[in-house]
Amino acid sequence: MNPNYNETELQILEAARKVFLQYGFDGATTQMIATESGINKALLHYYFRSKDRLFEAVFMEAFTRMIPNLLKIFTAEIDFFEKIRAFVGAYIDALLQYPQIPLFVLHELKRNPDRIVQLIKSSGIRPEFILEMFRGEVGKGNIAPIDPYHLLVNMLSLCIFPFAAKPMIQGFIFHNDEAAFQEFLVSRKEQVAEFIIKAIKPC
Amino acid sequence: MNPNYNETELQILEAARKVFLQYGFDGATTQMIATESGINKALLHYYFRSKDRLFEAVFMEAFTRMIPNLLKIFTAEIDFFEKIRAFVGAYIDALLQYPQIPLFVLHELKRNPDRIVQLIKSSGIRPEFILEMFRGEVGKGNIAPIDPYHLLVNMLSLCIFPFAAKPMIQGFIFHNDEAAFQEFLVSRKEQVAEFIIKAIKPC
DNA sequence: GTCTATATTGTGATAGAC
DNA sequence: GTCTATCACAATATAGAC
Repeated sequence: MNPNYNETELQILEAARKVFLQYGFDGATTQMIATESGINKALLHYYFRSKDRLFEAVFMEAFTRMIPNLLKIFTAEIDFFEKIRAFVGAYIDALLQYPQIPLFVLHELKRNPDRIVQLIKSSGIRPEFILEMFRGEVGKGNIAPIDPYHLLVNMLSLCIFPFAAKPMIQGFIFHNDEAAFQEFLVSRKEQVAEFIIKAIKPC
Repeated sequence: MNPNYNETELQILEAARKVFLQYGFDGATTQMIATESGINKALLHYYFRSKDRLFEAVFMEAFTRMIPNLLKIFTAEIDFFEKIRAFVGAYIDALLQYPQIPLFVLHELKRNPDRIVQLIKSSGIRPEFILEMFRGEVGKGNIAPIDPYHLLVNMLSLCIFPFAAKPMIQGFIFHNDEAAFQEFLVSRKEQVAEFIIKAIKPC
């Protein structure tokens, strides 16, 4: 991500990503990361000083990927329902690349809620913009009356939840058939978009 | 829960619930639980032998609450859309009582996926029944054609996700206004039900 | 920069007095 | 049953040789 990292640092970071995303901060050890990256603990501390700092690097990267690119899509000059389709497709595609991120980010945010204040400042995310746009569409009569807060959260829920609940859904509904679950996630790109559109289309 | 526990054991269990739900298995220590329950570590081991066993008791209880009572509601002799309303209302109400449970259960299931096999056997949950019923409704023309798997997961997503994503939603959308977020969750009982119904109603 | 060895602290668990 | 004291081990982190 940051091009200022050298070869070894990138190696450590990749291992840290793998281990932290799998086990979380509390479940991961510096030994695991050292082993995974083929070096030893001392070197890890030489480059990143502490487990905390290494974690911070991994978390920030994950958090960035977790935040959907709402603005870019919803400012485009296309039909509102096309915006929904574009957003849902792009976001689920993004999550398919890093399926562990949602549960990881949510768990770590809960473990350290103070972080959220810092993140809001630095992220520059403006949910207000999206909410205002939803209100505008309702006003124009393009969509049925709906509370914009719920619409936003519904969109996010339908996209993100299946990734966070993978162990449960895959186990109980797909009998641990990994491939079936994977295909299910892909098919959600279309299914979720149409579900939302039908729910808000004037009728 | 289990009436076979005596006074002290219940005291320890309540503390364990609090600490494990807050910090997860890896983030919690037996010392925290001992302090929280006003006794000491030794006594904790006297009653529960190990951290693992104590955790298991807490997890199983949480998992039970996490599983929605789908069957009871969906076998009732009422209109299909009323079933949706009844289920969403009851499930969100249940989660409002234990808002920490979703993220806790999902995280711990990921940490120990082997558990899922055991849980499926002992739970007696039959998602197949619900799926079959959804198919039946589609066949009868009561609802628009929709993949029953997606409908089931959509229902669960819309109910559960806001609880799991509390730190994020409360922080970014409600500017850390706890009361506003709480009210939002309550209003979802109605909002989510109507959202789903509109999405599947023939039009 | 990279290693081995070690310091230091914290954790789960037990022994043993009362 | 309940406590204090302690063991054995694992964790983060650093010192110091090369």
